[in-house]
Amino acid sequence: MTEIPSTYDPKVVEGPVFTSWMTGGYFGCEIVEGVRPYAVVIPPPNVTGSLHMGHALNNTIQDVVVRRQRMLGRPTRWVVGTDHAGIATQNKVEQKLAREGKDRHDLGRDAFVEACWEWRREHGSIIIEQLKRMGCSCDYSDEWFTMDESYQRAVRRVFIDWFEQGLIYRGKRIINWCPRCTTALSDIEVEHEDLDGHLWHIRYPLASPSGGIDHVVVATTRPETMLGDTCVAVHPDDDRYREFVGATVVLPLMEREIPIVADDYVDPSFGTGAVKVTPAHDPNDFEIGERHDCPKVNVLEADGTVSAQGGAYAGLDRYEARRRIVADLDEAGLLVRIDDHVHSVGHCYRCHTVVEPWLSDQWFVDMQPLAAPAIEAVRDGRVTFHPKRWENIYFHWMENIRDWCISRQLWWGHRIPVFYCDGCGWIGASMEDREACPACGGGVRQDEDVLDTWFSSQLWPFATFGWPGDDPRLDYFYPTSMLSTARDILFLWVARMIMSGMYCMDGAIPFDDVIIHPTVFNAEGRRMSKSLGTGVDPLDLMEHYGADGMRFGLMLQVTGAQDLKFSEEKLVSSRNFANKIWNASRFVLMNLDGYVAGAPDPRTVADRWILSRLANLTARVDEGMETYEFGEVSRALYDFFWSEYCDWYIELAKGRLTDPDQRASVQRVLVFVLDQALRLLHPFMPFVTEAIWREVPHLGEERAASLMVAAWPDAAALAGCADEGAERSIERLIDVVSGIRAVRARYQLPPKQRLSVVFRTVGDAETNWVENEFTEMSRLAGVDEFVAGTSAAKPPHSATVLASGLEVYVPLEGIVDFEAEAARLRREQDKVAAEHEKLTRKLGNEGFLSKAAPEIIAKDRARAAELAETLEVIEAQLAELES
RNA sequence: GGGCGAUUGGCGCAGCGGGAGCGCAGCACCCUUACAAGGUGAAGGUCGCAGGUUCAAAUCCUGCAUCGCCCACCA
Repeated sequence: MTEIPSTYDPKVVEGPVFTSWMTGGYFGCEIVEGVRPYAVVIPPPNVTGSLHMGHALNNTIQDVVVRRQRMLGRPTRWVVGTDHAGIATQNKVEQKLAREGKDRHDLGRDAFVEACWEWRREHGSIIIEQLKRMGCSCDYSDEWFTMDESYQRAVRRVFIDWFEQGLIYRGKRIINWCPRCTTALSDIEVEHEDLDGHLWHIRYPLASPSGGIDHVVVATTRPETMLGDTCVAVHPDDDRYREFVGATVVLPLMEREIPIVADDYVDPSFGTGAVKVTPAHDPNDFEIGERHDCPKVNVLEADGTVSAQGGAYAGLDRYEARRRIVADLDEAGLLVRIDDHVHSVGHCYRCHTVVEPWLSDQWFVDMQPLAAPAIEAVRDGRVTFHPKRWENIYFHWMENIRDWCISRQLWWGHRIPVFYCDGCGWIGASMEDREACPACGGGVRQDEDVLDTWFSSQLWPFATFGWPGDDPRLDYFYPTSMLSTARDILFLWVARMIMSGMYCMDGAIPFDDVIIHPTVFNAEGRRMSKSLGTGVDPLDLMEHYGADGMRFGLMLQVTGAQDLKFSEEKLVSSRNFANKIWNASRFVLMNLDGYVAGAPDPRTVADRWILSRLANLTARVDEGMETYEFGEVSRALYDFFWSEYCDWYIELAKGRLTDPDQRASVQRVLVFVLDQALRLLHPFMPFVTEAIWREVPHLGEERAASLMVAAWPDAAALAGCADEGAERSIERLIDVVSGIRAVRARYQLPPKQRLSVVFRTVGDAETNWVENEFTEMSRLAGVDEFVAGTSAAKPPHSATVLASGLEVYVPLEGIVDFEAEAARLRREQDKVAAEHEKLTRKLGNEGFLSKAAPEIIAKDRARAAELAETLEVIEAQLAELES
């Protein structure tokens, strides 16, 4: 075994281990009748994407959960695949064309769509390969894509069902328009940002001045929209304008007469109390226009330039038009004032261009009927969010849900399956493409638009099990068990999966648990972004720290908070931890000569202690995993392995391994605890644990070929190892050893300087305890000899260690600096006295004695007694030193 | 305008009703035959501020401050 290198090298280990998993076929999963499965669907990354920190975190979370479930013996399936990502992919392909000096219209629709497929073939597997690099145990044998043929049928099925039930309708509405992507967006695809803008006050002359007043002043943040104004609105109760309601103003620059109308929407206290109304470019104005029967003049083209309706400004870009209009108004003396004004401006979530509210024909889904059962499912706990507070955010959005604009003016995506007959006016949706009109037999044309990408992604938890076909996997794996995702797609994706899932699957929820993990920010607290250069590349991190180091480092940082300020230092610790595991294992493997497999046979208090700690760890890991407290679980694993198993148990084992009487038993405990710890660690650090585990001798039972499918430690069985007495005993011994080590450090005694110490005990029982238990520990303190007794005398020139109520004298012939020792004792005296006083006051408090729990009072009394004793000892020592 | 989260040693964070912890950095000593990506030890904090509840508050409540996020038809 000595050929195992002394440093863990992920580069050497990870590749072969992953290959062995693939060839072992552990990622797939068969249906096992009668056994409850565990299923997870991956949030499908965009085909255009490559792994970022959000993916790294999210997929580690899923893999940790999935690997544990697999080890628990449940048929486990983690569905993997990618999203066609309509706008994102179309943009990428258009950028590629642009580099060749072309745009999509040069190619035509069919060729462009083919180019998108080509892109997918070239780039679509990149992110899947990156997931493999991370060690994600997805079912790679059954990869899905949201444009797969069967997936297309699912999309079409849902569209048609909703269409036929009247949940999908077409309407001319104000929608959010991205002039760069030239498509409509849904409300939640718009990101609002407060920007410094202006409030332009513009004079609109009255057509017929009266009472000495010849104009009204309106205020606007978007002066260019005035080209499409079709009325001016004031509040009906506003005395300033009451007499002008019904009059007309002459729209400046356009020289069009438009009416002044009274409408409750207007807030008299804002601006001038008079609002210019542009029904085609503002949702509120649209409503006002409807109420007052005003025309809707669309003054913008799809690309954001002014349309022919914009008169002299036609053809100008919207911002150029704004500048010119403001200048022209100024010149005409109609610009009254410009105020600074901060307002919220919507941006496209894909290209960050400022979106325009724009009047156009679009398809919508009536969401309220779909939302009602989905609200109920969370309300009654069928679906549970972790952390739970996200449920309130879900409720708030769902209870105020608005109709969903699902049509996109793109070419890449699921084409809307609606056919129109221009001959007879027939309109219908259909599963199969239509050539002829079922009504008149004439030709039909298909709707030009495609569906919002999220319309297809919402079907992911059941379309990936073959729905709407009759795939046996659907019955078996749906509902899935858990969904883990980032909070920014709670509405875009999660809520819609619950709604469409319950609709399509007869009211059955798509998943039991939803994990909303924290968003990863960089050290400056800024969002990780490739374009801003504020991101960290997970591939680089894996290069430096290994996949296990990155995974564990991330998991250490997952708490219930909503943000995660990414700390690379945690990855350093985690990489070191992987190395620690490697070397501890190496130590065990190097000391197995003569090992005979078998269950552990605890002989010493240390044996019982480490088994008890293992039992405790296993229970904590189980509990933490059930509640998705990944940070807590990974910390527990780290602390156990490093601070207990390595720092103490292995150190103690070193001595016993050389003792022929003890060697066999200590080997068994070493091996057993290592084996169990590797199993517990495996979901978090799959590579290093797998590589080592294969070298660890089995315990006698039939052994799995891979740790991936080895049995998860049984907390209930281990519970029998719980041993409070052993734990207390070892805690005291650790206290004593640390105290003696502190003395060594204080006087800089080299390791070669062996010590001989004296214990003063309070009774024979304690004397016996010291004599029995300290022998094993003495090695770790560099102590060769010791004596214990109630009347043991303090040897001259010795330092005193006070630990867990024990008094230990460390003779330091001629080495002790008494001044320094006295000073140290005085400092300790202050500290102990302060604590003792605090505790004494507490114990003298009637309220405390009458109301606190008895065990708390008993504990405090014991502690106070111990402190009092310690004080006495310190005083005695000081008296001795100073006399 | 409404809601949510954060505020703990130099930095990053955990703890969330009964003796302030971890990692990193820094300090001292140590290449002790698993590991220097290591070991041992020492040092470092009136737990944002102000009230309140309680025998007891970093932990619960109220208010405030700072930072951040989300939602909202803020001309």
